[in-house]
Amino acid sequence: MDIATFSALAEPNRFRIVELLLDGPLTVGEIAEQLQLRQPQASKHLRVLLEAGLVEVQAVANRRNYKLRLEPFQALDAWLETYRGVWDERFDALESYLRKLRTKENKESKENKENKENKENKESKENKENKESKENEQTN
Amino acid sequence: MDIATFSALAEPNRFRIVELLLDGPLTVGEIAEQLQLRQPQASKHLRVLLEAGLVEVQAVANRRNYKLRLEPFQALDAWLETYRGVWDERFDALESYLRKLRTKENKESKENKENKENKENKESKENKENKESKENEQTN
DNA sequence: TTTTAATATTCCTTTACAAGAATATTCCCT
DNA sequence: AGGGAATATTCTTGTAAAGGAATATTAAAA
Repeated sequence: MDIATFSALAEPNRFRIVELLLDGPLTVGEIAEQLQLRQPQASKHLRVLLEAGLVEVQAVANRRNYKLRLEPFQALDAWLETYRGVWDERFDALESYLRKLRTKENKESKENKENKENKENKESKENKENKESKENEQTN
Repeated sequence: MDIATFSALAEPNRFRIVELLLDGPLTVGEIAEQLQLRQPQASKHLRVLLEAGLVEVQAVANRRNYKLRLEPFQALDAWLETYRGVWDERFDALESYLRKLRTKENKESKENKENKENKENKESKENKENKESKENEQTN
């Protein structure tokens, strides 16, 4: 797994660029406009994405068409794959069951790809606060 | 998709910690030793991983047992899932075919999970150099 | 050939973050 | 109670990275 992929995606605007390019190749100007960025910043972010191998360019006269590259996402997927086996072995049964259920569901119905990105901003908030509380203690 | 996951994994030592925890829960001292880190740096990295929700702690007397959390990896997987559909639609047929082949292969043989992480450090090097060359031009 | 549009690059400033070193905290043990 | 082990926190410092503004580059068009 190439860590540069994570660095590239860790920046909010670059992440948005990647998600934007999901709908197809775009020009620097189009990206800058849609994301309310100044053109130089858009160019700079695209440069980082380019060097990380996440996008590729095609020069058409004045314009530059940026599009997503497949390989880094494949690599990410492959990396996650090595984790799945471990989950099946070590994590508790419910989680594993739910995981398999979701995967299977995705295999069967590839049509409804819309109701999937809107159930996210509610997680990993519990870890922000429990620094001051001392739960999950365990005496032995 | 929570971008904090990417930030957390973008740091080399933290990435190594995560991969290390793949083999099971570990103590701060064990992590520091195995990765040749000083204890404070290990603690600090683990704090970041904790706040990003990638790991959880269980205090046992003096020690702290850190273990991976399932959810961020599931979220990452779900995020990638939204991309797979697009690949099938837009990317060229060969890539798509190879992708499906690999996924299917992983579904069938879950036994050989070892020969998978040693074929990586050869990619995304071609994007480092072609900044000075002006290939992929295209006149219209 | 000058102008104009699209994009890239440079310079500057500010901010975030990682390592190092020292210190604080917490808990067990005697 | 006191000492020592495991871990967390603080402080400092160096460095990378991001945005803003200005400027350079490139190609088409007039």
